[in-house]
Amino acid sequence: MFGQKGVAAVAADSTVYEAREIEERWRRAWEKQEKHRAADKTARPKYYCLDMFPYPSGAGLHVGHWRGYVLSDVWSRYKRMNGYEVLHPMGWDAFGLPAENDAIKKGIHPAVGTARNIANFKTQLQNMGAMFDWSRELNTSTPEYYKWTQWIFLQLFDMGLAYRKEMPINWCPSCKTGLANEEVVDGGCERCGTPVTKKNMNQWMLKITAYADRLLEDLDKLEWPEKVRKMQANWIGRSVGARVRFAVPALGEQIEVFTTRPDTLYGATYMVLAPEHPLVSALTAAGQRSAVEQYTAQALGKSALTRQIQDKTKTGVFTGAYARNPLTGLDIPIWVADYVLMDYGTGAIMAVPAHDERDFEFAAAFSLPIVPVIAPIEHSSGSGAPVAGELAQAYTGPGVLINSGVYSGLSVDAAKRQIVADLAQSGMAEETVTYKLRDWVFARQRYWGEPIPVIHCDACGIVPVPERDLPVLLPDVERYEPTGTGESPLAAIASFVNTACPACGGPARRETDTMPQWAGSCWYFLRFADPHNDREPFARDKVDHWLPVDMYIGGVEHAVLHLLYARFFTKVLADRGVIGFDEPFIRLFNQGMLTLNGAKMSKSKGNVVSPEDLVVKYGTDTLRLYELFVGPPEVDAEWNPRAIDGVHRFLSRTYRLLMEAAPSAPRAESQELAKLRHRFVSQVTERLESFRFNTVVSAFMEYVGALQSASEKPDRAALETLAVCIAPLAPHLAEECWQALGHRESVFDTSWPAVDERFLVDDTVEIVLQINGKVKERVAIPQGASEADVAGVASEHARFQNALAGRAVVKQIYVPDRLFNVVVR
RNA sequence: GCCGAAGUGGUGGAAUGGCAUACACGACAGACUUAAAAUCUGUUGCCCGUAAGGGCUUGCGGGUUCGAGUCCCGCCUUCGGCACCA
Repeated sequence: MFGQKGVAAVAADSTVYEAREIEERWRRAWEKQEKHRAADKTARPKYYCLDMFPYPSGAGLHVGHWRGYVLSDVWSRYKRMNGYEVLHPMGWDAFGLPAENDAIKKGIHPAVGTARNIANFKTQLQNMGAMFDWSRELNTSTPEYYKWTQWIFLQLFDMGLAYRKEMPINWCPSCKTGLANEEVVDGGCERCGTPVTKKNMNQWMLKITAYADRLLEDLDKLEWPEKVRKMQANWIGRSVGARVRFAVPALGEQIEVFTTRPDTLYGATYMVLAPEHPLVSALTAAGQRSAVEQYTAQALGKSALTRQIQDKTKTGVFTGAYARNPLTGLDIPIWVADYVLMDYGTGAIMAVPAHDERDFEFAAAFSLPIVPVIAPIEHSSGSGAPVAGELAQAYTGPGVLINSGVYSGLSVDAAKRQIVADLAQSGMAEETVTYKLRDWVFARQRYWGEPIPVIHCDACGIVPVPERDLPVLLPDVERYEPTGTGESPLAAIASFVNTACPACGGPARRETDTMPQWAGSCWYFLRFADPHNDREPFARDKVDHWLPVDMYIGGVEHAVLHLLYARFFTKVLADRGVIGFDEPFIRLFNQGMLTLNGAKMSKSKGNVVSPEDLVVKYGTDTLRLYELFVGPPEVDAEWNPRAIDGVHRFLSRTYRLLMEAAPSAPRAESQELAKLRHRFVSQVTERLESFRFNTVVSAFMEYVGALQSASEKPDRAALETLAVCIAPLAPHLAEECWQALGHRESVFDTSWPAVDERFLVDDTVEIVLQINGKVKERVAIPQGASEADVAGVASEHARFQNALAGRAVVKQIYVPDRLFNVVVR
């Protein structure tokens, strides 16, 4: 059935482990058998194990990339052997800037370069021997796929979640092109190093902030690493506080601020507006105008990097205007300073230098008054309350209000509520929630991406492309270089741009911006459920059957961006009623990086280890096993070029043991080997379940060692169990040995061995005799012996007794089958 | 600055509060070999001692416990994330 003759011939010939020959033969057999196709309809429960699909770069895969794919494959095969129908697909995140930049550099069309890279990646992944279901392969840059990416955009547009806004974007003046945030490295352009400036442009935005609360709350539903959930929570940055309005009586204006500390309102001694704040110009007094204009011009000229990261020295200028503190009724000066950011809160703050570190620094620099209004608890009673001159730094801790009129004496928490409630009476404040999360800039002025499917009509405005007209094809053109005007290269293609308005039929222009690289990866996991559907993005029953993803494996570098965007799309589609779940990934596992010489492997650093040479030298199974053995899967690990020899030696030993013993293995299983076997299965299962793959490999090494040094020849059960258990890790070797053991069906159609608990207990156990917690003696006693029995045994051991001589016994601790500890004085 | 993770032999690492250093790499010694490679066997935490044996040891300092690599408190170092978010 699986090429029996070939197997038999090889098995009879030799017990030398010829990995390459075995692996190629089984890979072909499995391929022919379509062994890795996931069936949509089956009696088995489904299990969806997904890798973060790769961006097919020109550099190819190195051993670091293998790590995650090996983990997911081991896990998929293990789940299959536990009775699940496993969906383990693979595809290509094929739109994106590297392909486009490469194309510009080399003059090769991005579609051509991408196709070549995909072919290379696919060969590499197939070499790995992973059970990917290639019949579901997808590519985000094909019209068959991006038609539905565009369809999803139309749903977002229809739901009011996609909108246009004037936004400053990153701009490289040398390359004359807009850049994605991820292409700005240390304030400079990734390609040429030129400092990035801002350019104001009309942008497509997605209203991800509308989902901020749900994205935050639903993190609790997920079995994700704590670290990633925290990173997402911090990124969303929910902050509960109040909006408070300060009147500017001289101008009849109001300034609204956001604060999380309304309790400190009595300590607000000045206000600050961001340089971009719309009221700056109106508020500025004549005498201050030139100073303010000079300052704002200078602040706006700074890049975000210099303004927010590199230089935190406080600068600012007085506007000459005053606002009235709504509680104290006192007028306080209004300043402009770039430490206040326009795009958070309201772009204006009330400054409480006594209780905010940034305000303190600013007040100190410009000699503004610092009035303490919170006293730490220990100072609240008596006369020890701090006075202004004593403060060396801002106090941000808990405490009790002072210098705050009727509110003095209240706790911070009580005052927050009370002050907002009182101001709300006169409409001067209300409670509110603010997020750090911003709406998502969803447009790129680039060629190699999904065209945004809308049409601009002078008469009708923005009109979505009708669904029947999808996909809006990316035109196949000779020139895809940036135009230099800040427009997409598509804008220069008249045949693409000029079209008819779907609403009125009049002349209209297509949107020429494309979607960012993240767009395709926001929903590819859904498409795998029904990858060839040409009538809809996926059939409802299929997507609801396979999804959500049970196990998602990939690098931690996507902790926020991709994983947040994908969760957002999933919730939108759930709200739209096209899927029946609102979280895409139940369980997430982040594999650690592989380093060489302490650095992340990368082609530019020249420290990549290529899997090809290793596969040729040792075989795929050896490399797979070494990727697991290198260390705990979630921890970064240094590649040790020599350590792989040990793993290869182990597999050769295993192969030889199985092949030599197979023909004459006894049927009957001895007590000794049965114990060894059940203990081994129990250990391997437990370690697999808890993702401790490095220790899984150790368990195999110990078992094989024990079988080799056992007093009897290994029986059939011992050999079969070994072959079955190692199958998820070293699938080719396992299948070969399984056939040699006389089986006609695949090892992956057998089930994972069960453990009989009775074999896990020993008749005699070794326990330690301790004095004051120090081990003095080890003795063998019958399992389950009583404390009295053990004390009796202990009394017969001279060394133990000598150590006890002349000392008073305080107490004895007995842990059955483990230890006996005598505490003496 | 804030948040998080991690510090165990020469190296990668193992250890539900109960025998620290499993498993492997490397090193050393031996077997096989004309020799080498491969393979196999043995030794290998540190200190004192010829030995028997003894002492010490999980970044540092305290604590809880009969007993701590593991739990608690305070530090140090390294790495990662966020970073003027009011």
